Amino acid sequence: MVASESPSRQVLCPVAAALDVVGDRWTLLIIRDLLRGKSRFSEFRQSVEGITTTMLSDRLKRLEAEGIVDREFYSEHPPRAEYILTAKGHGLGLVVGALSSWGEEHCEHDLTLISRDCGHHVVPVYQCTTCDEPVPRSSVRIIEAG
Amino acid sequence: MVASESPSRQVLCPVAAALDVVGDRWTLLIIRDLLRGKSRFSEFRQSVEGITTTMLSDRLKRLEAEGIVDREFYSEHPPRAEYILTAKGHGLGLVVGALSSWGEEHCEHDLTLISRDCGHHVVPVYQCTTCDEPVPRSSVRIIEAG
DNA sequence: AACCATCGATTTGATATCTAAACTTAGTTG
DNA sequence: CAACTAAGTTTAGATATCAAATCGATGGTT
Repeated sequence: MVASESPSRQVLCPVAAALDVVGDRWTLLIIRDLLRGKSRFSEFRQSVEGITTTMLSDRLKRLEAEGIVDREFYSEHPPRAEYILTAKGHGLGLVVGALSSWGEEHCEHDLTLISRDCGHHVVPVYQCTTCDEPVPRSSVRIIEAG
Repeated sequence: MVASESPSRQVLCPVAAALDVVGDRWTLLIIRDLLRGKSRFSEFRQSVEGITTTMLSDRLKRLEAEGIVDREFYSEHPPRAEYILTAKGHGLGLVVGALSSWGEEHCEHDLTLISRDCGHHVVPVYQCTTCDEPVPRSSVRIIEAG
């Protein structure tokens, strides 16, 4: 089940809440490709490894319903849409980046993360929003919000 | 299907490679709780929202097979194991953190990320491995590795 | 010794989800 | 006008997941 929790079951953890939306086999691959500038059904069909048209159609609908993409029609007859990431959708860039970084380190691959500015390799790290200092991964805790 | 791609299908993208391992409904929730210090079957059963024993048992096996957790027996008869994150498993902390951060911003929740050092709220950001400077999310690209 | 509880699962039958492949609709190209 | 493309939908069958019961080993209780 994706993005369709029963309203009775409260999800108090933001990780669980996020995974209710993107915690399946396909959603984050579609978002990866949206981040790479793809926008059309046929592009995702080609670039999302092994996805079926049924799944792609379904996931794009869910993403629109969640406010992660906007569907914009560039033709009315026949209906032809392109999918654009919203700000909420762009926020998932770091999730995809963190997966990419882990995949680079621990799996077989062919791609890598770079900065468009300096051209160097980048990695995700934690940063304190108050001190603006980097925080080592081992210091980070998930706690109940006050 | 998790963590069991056919050997014929090459996964060249590290995001896809990572999602082959952790791209399902439960794995990252188990890793979240391993990061919070839980280690036993019965603990995960209580803390992973809505997981069945079947799924938990299966996912722990996969995680061990992938080298993400070590299974250590603290009793031989009956066999009683606890599950400890490997270095590879700890590497998924930033994936969980990025999901948490996104969930905090965009979903209902009750928890938050803080630094154990300064006690402040932290977020994941990109950093250049060469310049040691933060890199804005919008500057980061996935490209073919040279 | 008989009974109950706990832990870490496995088994079973029902249900939900996903897949592959064919089909649809409307416009476009040769 | 036949073939092709884009963006899906439909259908039937395979696969994954679920809830609930069960299991085996041990420890505690009466």
